[in-house]
Amino acid sequence: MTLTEENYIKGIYHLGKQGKESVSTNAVAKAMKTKASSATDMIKKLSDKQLVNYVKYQGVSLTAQGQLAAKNIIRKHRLWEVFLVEKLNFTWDEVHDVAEQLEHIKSEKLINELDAFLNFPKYDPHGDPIPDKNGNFNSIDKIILANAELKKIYKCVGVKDTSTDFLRYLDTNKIALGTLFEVIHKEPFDNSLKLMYNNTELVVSQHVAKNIFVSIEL
Amino acid sequence: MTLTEENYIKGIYHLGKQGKESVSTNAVAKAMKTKASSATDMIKKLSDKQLVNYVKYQGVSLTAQGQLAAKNIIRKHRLWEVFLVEKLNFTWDEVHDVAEQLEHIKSEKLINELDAFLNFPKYDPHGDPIPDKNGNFNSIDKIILANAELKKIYKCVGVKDTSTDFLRYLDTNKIALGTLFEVIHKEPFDNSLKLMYNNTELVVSQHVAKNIFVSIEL
DNA sequence: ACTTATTTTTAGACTAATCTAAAAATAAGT
DNA sequence: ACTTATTTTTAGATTAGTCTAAAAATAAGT
Ligand SMILES: [Mn+2]
Ligand SMILES: [Mn+2]
Ligand SMILES: [Mn+2]
Ligand SMILES: [Mn+2]
Repeated sequence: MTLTEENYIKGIYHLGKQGKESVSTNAVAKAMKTKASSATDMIKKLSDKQLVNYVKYQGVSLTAQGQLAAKNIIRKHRLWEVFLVEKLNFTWDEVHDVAEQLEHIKSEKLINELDAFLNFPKYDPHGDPIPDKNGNFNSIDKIILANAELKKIYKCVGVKDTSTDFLRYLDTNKIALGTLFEVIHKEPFDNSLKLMYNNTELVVSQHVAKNIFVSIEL
Repeated sequence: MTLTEENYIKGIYHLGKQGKESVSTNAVAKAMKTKASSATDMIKKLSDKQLVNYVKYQGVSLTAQGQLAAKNIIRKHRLWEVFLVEKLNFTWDEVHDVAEQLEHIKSEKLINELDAFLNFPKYDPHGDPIPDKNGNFNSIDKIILANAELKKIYKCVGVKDTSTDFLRYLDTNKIALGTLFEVIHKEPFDNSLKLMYNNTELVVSQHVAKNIFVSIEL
């Protein structure tokens, strides 16, 4: 598999439910930042290699083989992200671009030894689960903070938006994985939330509340 | 710089004395495992980018800029090799192919943090010096074991051939960086050497003796 | 110096991945 | 159902890197 093929497979995986859902050519093109004509060409190529199911004009989905390939790339991406944060003093907003490169390094031994070196982490710095070498991973029940109820305690377990801007916003407000929240007020006017955590109060917009994952309750 | 351009620059560096010496198109082609016509094309491209000095039919050498670029790639290659051996249980014969991939990862922070994480190593697992971020490195005085004198003690400080076959040969004979040798006999017939080290004797061929670097004396 | 051999460059073609523009298929609107 | 809009595919070009075959330059041999 070429680097580009790997990126398409990963893109299709993220677009549908683990790539099982059929996604449109346009959606793929947008995700890969190319044009629809380029996406069509690549989809054909991946279809020839039995990595995707493709019927003209009907969209693509990953085959079992394609799903495994995607999970393998994602496993590498997330393990490298853990490495960068845990061992090389990267912050969670700095890791993604480097992991995009490192995920394409080909060496079974490398990734398995890295996994062991990091003590077989189950989640990456953004709270996303890390597949094991067979593609299996825990998916914990989580909801977006925007849907949390008043007077209950929730734990921050992940972020939806992983942009630098958003992650830095969380940093400056001392919100991290593991932070315990209580929603003390929901403002009907703009759906903003008043949160209580670490003995401080903070009002966050709905936009923010939709991008924080919290555990189902505590 | 593309991955291929980086590999050519590195190749030219290794062929001449740090790339200062002019090397032939054929030599470059052979080192890159391509044809002379492909080498010519790439050399022209590198020349346009001011990375090499090139006059038609007269061979290539690296410019100051090209030398720095080469040393940067070699720095990355060797630091990754140290990482693989020190942290991920790779043996010295397993690291090269993976390092060939890792050396192309682009991130200043990554490589400088890796350097710090490894405690600023000065040599890689094969005894080759690691340039610092400015391209400076220690070159210790060394000779090939084949040129060592009788009755003197030498320390193994490097290997010339880094093939799996040779490195495994050294492993099975318990020869490693730091091993202290005494040459107790030189056989004039085939230039083989009888060595004494670790309280054992071993006869090595001239071929072997030409591929082990030892410190000037001790 | 002149012929032959070798090295190097050029010319033209191929593959992977991309693009623009045009054609074909599907979806939507009345 | 028929027209219009949107999506998707095809056709033809482009760029990076490679190749083979032919031409040009350099090196060697007498
Ligand atoms: Mn990421
Ligand atoms: Mn992540
Ligand atoms: Mn190496
Ligand atoms: Mn090395």
